[in-house]
Amino acid sequence: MLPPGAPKFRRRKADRPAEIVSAALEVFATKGFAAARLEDVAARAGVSKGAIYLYFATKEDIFRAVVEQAIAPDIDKVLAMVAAHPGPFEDLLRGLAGRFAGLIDSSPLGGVAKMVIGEARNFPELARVWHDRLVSRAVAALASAVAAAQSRGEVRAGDPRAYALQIVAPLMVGVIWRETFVPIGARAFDLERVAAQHVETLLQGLMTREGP
Amino acid sequence: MLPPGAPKFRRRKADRPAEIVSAALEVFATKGFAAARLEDVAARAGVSKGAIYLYFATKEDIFRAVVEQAIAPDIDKVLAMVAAHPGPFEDLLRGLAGRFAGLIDSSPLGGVAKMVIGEARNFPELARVWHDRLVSRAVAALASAVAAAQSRGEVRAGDPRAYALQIVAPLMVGVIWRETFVPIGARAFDLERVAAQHVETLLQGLMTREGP
Amino acid sequence: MLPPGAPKFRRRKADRPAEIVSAALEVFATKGFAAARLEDVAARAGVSKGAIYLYFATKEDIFRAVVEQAIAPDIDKVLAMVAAHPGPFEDLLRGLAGRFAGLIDSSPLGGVAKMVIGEARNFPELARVWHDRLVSRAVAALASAVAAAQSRGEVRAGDPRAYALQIVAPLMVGVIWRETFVPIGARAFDLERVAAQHVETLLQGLMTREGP
Amino acid sequence: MLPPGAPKFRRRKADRPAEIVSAALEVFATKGFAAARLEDVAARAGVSKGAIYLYFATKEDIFRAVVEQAIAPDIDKVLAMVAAHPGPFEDLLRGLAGRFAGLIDSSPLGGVAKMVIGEARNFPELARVWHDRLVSRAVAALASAVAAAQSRGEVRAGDPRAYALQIVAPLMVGVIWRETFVPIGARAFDLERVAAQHVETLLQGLMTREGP
DNA sequence: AATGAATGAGAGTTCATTCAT
DNA sequence: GATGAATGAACTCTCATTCAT
Repeated sequence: MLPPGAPKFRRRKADRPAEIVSAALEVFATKGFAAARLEDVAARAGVSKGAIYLYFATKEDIFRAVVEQAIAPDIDKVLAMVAAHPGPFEDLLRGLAGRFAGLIDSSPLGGVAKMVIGEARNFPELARVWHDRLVSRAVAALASAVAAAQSRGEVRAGDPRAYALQIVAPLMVGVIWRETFVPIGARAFDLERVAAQHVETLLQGLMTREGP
Repeated sequence: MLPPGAPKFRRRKADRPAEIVSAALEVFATKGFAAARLEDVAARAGVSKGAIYLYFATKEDIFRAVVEQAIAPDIDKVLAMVAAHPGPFEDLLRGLAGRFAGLIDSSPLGGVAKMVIGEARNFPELARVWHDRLVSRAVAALASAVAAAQSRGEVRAGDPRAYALQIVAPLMVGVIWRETFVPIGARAFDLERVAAQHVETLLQGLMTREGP
Repeated sequence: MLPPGAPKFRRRKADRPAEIVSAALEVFATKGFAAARLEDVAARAGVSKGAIYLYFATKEDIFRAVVEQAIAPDIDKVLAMVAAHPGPFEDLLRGLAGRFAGLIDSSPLGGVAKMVIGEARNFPELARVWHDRLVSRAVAALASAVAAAQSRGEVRAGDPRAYALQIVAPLMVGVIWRETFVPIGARAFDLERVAAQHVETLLQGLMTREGP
Repeated sequence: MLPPGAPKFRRRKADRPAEIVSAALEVFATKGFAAARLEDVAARAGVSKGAIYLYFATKEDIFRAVVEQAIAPDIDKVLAMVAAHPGPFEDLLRGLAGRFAGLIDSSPLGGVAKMVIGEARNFPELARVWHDRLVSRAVAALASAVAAAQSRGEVRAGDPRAYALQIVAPLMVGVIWRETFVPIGARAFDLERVAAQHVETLLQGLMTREGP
């Protein structure tokens, strides 16, 4: 089966789990959890089907690892981003706009998010991990930044959590759009420009000051 | 006219396909496409598994019908909503806010959207249908309303399509949140209040006029 | 795959479980539980692998059914046999000898017993069923018949349960011998003659009265 | 002579095969052949999975070795036991009774017997080894002792081989009982008492001399 | 000699789809 | 038209066996 002389074993135990998780991320993000075949994951990771089971007990286990791995690096980034702008709320918004789009492009967040949305009912635990460790923290951090800004008189009255939703939603939808509709030929959104325009809207409103 | 002894409430054949599609909607929205079992769809529709194949050629076919059925009534509603407010843009926004949240609760849009997002890569055709017939129309209608308002001097300069995204995103994310995280115990958003607050933000900006 | 015109479905739902259990009995008795392949069971039952799962949830479930089916008819026979000889103990022994060998030939007890012995540790529940419903009842019935005979002065003092073991053991071992060693060419025991000779031994002892 | 720092109790290579066979015996006796995992055998033997294949070509090979090893010491014991009592048959029986129960407890015969019974059809060769080297010799030795006793007028007429079966059966069944039913909570037989009582039965018959 | 990561054939199980009734 | 028993391909997971190290 193998070309003669090809190394059959690579003996890199320490690397394997990460390689498998990476491969799984790609396959899961493309096909969704249920439709993903472990054979494809194995092939993409350059290992045999059986090798997967040296590191993960079940397919669900791999899913868990994928979610964890996709989340971990981003938790800190998100929280750091908010913490980095204690000053005027405007600074925070501009900072977010500056970084968020880039962050979203460089991380697998989009694909994993799509996965979590699609499989939430079948694997509630994953939705829970995603929520507890990433999404709810991000919302809470933003909401409390909003509340602080409100108490400083910078932001109008209103539900801080809802404001948080309003702040992040366009980029969220932009990512989902990219994952869902761009592959079938829909016109993409330029997320960086959306982010910039969104910040201005938040700061100044949609409307002209003078009115028509 | 019915023979005596005939069951009083015998279902009419003509209803079968719609009943099957309704049942499929529930099952698909709950489990996702791949994990949904036609046996469950049949049971929920009160027909036999075999009967499904009298009306639909494949599972994918049912999926198509579900998407079509979920879309059809909403296309008109959305377009009509936009068309109903040719006047000041503020009226359109308030009109949207007033109706959108209710619309979202009363229609299966949320569940189907989750489904489409989750299965987009496996069934690009569905993403295409969803995009071409609903989402892109809605975005286009909103964007052109924005453009018109811009030309009337009501709305600030900027990409109208991006504005459309900003306008609808919080409710989209709210729905996804409801479908994804509320079932695992996350705190829900009150979509009506989010909608109302969002309109005010769009109209006045997030910030106080006076500054801190 | 099928010859043209061959009936694909036989539509005999009521018969299927019994057919599958019969087929499973043969395969399990031959190969043991773990080495038996459901594909073979299916083939022998004349159904597809999938059809098995219309009637049984797991392979273990089939095993359970096999044990139950093999036991059920014999429970009554054994108990009736003992109950049929309330009179002199000698009558009971001769009655047993007369019937037991025949019974053993006509029932799948041998094969199932071998199976239960081989899989007892892996499926303790089966050993329990086999013990509770068949073996322990048989032993108990015999032991109490022995005790009754002792109280009537017919049988010498001693542990009635051990006597029960002594009474049935040669035929048990004979059956195991048949299942284990005869297939590899070992000389068989004529169980009827063993039974007859065993009764005489029990009644008169092994030794001549006079001594050497 | 050992270099300083060398482990004091390093196992000698020569012991490896025997250690593996011992470990395999335990695992096979517990799980049966098919369900036994070589990984467990390796772990119990304190070697790596790969090391097993330095000494045995296949799993079946280990099974063979287990049977051989379990048989070897017992062949002699059994034959010696019979040979040790050329005199009155009664002496032989009492001798057997005295030793057999102890022998059975101290040797792995029980577990291996269960194994052989369970896997006889899948590995006829093992049944053959077991039969040819142990069981049939034991039966033959006993049968010829019986025949000799008959020719001396000590034992009643009858098939000597069947007498041999009668003599050993209760203890055989007792061992199987212990291996099969005691683990699931069944009441055990005291094999020593069974043996003693059995000898008396053989010598005197089951019945009182006088009759009821 | 010894290891243990890796393999891959094979098993149990599921379920969309078919079709005799 | 309607049924639901039956199919069989496909999937996850297991484990005896191999072989680079």
